[in-house]
Amino acid sequence: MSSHPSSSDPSGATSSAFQRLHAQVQRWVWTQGWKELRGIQEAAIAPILEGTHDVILSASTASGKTEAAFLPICSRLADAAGGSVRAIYVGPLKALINDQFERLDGLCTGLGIPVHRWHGDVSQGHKAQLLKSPAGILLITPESLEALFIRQGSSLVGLFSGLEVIVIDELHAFIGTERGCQLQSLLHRLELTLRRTVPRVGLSATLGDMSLAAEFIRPGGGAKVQLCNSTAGGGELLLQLRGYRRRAPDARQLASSEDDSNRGPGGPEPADGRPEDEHDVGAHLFKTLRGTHNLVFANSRANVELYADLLRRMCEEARLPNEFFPHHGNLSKELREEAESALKAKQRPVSLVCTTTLEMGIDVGAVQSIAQVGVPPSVASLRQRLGRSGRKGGPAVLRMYLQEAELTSTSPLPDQLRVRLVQSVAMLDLLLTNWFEPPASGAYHFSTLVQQLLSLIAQHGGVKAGEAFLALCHQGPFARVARHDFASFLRGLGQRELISQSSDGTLLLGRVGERLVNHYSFYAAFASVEEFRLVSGGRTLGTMPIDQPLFVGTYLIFGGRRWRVLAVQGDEKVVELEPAPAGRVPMFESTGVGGVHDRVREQMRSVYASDTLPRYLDARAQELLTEARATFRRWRLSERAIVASGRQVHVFPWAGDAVVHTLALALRAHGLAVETLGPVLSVEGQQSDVESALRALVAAGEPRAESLTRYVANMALEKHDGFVPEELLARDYAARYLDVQGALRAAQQVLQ
DNA sequence: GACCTGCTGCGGCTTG
Repeated sequence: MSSHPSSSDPSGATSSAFQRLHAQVQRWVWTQGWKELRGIQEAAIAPILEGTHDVILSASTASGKTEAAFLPICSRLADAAGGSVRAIYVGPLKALINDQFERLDGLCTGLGIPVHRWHGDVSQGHKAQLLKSPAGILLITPESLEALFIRQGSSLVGLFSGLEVIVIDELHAFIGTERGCQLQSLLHRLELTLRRTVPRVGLSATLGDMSLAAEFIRPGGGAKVQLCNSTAGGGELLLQLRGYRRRAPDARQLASSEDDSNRGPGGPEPADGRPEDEHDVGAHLFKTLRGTHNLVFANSRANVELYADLLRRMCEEARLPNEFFPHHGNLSKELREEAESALKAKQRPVSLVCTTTLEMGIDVGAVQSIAQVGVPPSVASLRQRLGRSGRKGGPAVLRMYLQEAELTSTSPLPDQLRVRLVQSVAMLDLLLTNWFEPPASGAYHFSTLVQQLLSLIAQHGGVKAGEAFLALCHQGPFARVARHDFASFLRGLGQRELISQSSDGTLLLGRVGERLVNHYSFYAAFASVEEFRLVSGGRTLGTMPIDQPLFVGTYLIFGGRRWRVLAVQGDEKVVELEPAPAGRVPMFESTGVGGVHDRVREQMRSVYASDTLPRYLDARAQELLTEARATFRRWRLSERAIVASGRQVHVFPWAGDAVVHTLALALRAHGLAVETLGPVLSVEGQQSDVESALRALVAAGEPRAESLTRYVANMALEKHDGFVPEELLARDYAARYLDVQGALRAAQQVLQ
């Protein structure tokens, strides 16, 4: 909560909307020293007080969205009786719930509204107390809400009989995900249990397509959702993209060879084998960020560790206290919180090197600048990262670091085209025009349907198939699943013993289903991997995937420091570490399916075809872009989309990953060996083979997309996909990751 | 060529 309101409306705190707040709430606003309410807070009062419509409040981080929702909500709850929970707040993070608990407690104490939090770290005692005398506001995670349905199914009505509103925070973190689908289902099931609708309030960072968000919070009724947007525009942006030339690949392979980790104390660079380019990027980061507060987004956990270690050693060499700390999902809560509070305190210079962990949610205060090392995963994510800088009226500062291969006579065409650099330029262009990707849509979420069906059975002790279809599919979040598909879905679950059917047709939990539901891991809609716990001197540093080969004597970089493995306790899944002078960056498990949007690839084509050099490029980046454009022209790629080079044929559909992936499967279906690198498909063979395969694709018209999934190695990507019948899984995969119509259009254009 | 999120009951122990 900020004590510096920025609204320009001088009548804010005495406006007619403000006058509608409960007298005690008005008093609380005054005691905060606020001179006026912010725009979003003002706008939210009327629709939330009315309590007849769903509402979305969207505004940038730290704009007072929580207060915007809860000033009117608390005004309504101030004189409400106990006996039932009156408002539910659903948040995606335990840390966020703890934050909001502290903030709301101040407002609610004076109003006599009890505030309860409920998540995995909350004691049984507190939970029992709420169950005994339910009242006020409940702050909860989707997983704990799931647990309530399964474990307290019969007391749900009593708990929530007087429920007036449901608040969903960080809406954008839920839209298009399994977890978001789970939440939609739980909220719908709650309304079915209460036999009435309960108005929903969604809080979100600014969203591109508000209709998607509206449809998310009220499936089937998005048009009636009231939208409150903050009008605050983006401030000034200072931007630089820096290019680096990577050493030739074979030189790099030598440098990172096997015995690297046993080389002992690291000498001056690059003697311990790090490629020169990472060191150059690190040196510039060190020089520019040292002495101030910054966030460095490094894309992968391995890169976070690499740069955190590199920057820490640069501090040591300069005889400075360390200013650079890593932050990612495998680091222990303690290490992460230490890093966050060091940055937030601003008592000494601190920069955090992070993955997506600091994109949202946790408040680390204002930072001087943002660094992005490597291609950002999406324009939307880049925008979110940029939102972390330039809060106090000053300009936002973004530095991007891009490494491109040093070319040799044998460099493949995609390398010569420097697709990473060009993609980054394209994404910056789109960012500057205020475009960003909409959230994913189109998935069937069968994995979450498995979870929700089992949960529904557990809640009621048993359920008729027809009732389950009505509750989950017909008007629920799985509306795209038709009745006959639901029937084959149920047969599949029956065969796999997740469910069984009693003589009167009631669905019950089967042997396997019983086991699943009775384990606490069932409450989450997403899967998790088994991991080792890394410990040193009795302190937990974090976790590592269990398939990582860790044995006594292995050197490791973790938490931005260097370690040697002292002992591995396989039974307890604990690895003991001691500080060491040498180390190597570990591999983390990864499961990526890309998702570059059509629009980004179209923009890339424009970047290649253009002659102007963006002013934000440094000299090296200009040089690299000029080389890339020369290659583009030499191969006449503005006139043709298919070229032969040596024994390979390259196809340029200039479309997003769904189209590229679909074309790759279609070519594979014709027996061709295909590899993709970013926007380019590289095919072994003759150009005539590729052309006739594409012609066959076009002539066949729109093939059933699912038939192409025969060439996908593994379609079971979500938690319970292993229980879903193959045919349905194929349909879900096609809906998520393929674009048949786009691929047909692209094939026609390539053949022209 | 990736990233992140979440979690209960109960047995066995100590302590008042």
